[in-house]
Amino acid sequence: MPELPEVETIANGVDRRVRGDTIVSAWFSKHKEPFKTPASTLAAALPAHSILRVHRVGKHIVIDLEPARTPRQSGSRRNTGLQNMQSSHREASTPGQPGPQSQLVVHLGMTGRLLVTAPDLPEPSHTHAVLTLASGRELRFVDPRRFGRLALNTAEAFAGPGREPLTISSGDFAQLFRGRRLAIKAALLNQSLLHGVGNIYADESLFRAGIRPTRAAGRLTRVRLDRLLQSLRTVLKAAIRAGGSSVSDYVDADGEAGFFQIQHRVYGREGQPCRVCGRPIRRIIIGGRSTHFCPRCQT
DNA sequence: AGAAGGACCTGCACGC
DNA sequence: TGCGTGCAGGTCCTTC
Repeated sequence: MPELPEVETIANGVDRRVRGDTIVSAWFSKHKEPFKTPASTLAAALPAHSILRVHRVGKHIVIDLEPARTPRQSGSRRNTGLQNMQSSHREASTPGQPGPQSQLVVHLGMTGRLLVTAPDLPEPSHTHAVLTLASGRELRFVDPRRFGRLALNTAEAFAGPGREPLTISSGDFAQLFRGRRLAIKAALLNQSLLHGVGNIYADESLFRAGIRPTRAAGRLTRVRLDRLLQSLRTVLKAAIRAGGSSVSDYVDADGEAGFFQIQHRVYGREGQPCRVCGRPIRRIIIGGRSTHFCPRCQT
């Protein structure tokens, strides 16, 4: 489940591999487009653009593009039966009118993967987009559950739906929750407040801060909110450090290699003893999501 | 407007 | 063995 640390790790790995490369052609599956921007628009806009850099904003991977100086014409992609059956939009590819800057914004959803591969590597099922690069490699978007999204951004730089947990000030953090009566767990998952935090790190940071996930967000004291922000940062940074070591395997080959997980203290440990006090970890539903906490350590 | 709940979607674990 | 069921959860949409 890609949350902030996973997305950051993936973005960094992709950046190392494709920065400076040029998109030669773009292919999109027509199988019920999982894209915010229509595939035909993407197919027309992306070719003949160079990749300036790849970075993370919230849970989004942002690929900064600029018009290539020496545009190359689209080559044809493989002509396997499968490709033909799926049919493609590449016939419509006319190099897009370059803005001063444009961005391909990728959201991985739950099961999305961005792979940088040699073109002859077998294409995984559920491949929804393939960008062929001038270096000969391919940037592939694979997403079995199709919760992922691709979008073209030509307006101002993509800033994400909310605030960055790693850089927000403690004052602004407290301000986010003022007057809100929903559970702090649900508030942490609200991407328009704070973006990048998902179910796992929400549970883990609440445990480390000693806060019960059902507490109304707007009624937590400033001291407890400060502790929460600190815990959140500690957990996210530890996970980023841990993920960095395996990212090259992850994006390079088949994407099967998982991330080195930080040891969960509550997430997925229902019924098992709390690592601090020994009481069984409880699991409840908040905002439709599994929520794990220690009934003794979190108040 | 804020909050809550369901829909989307597929793979997998589980129970019978 | 094989089938049905439930669960996973990020985001969008509808409803209250």
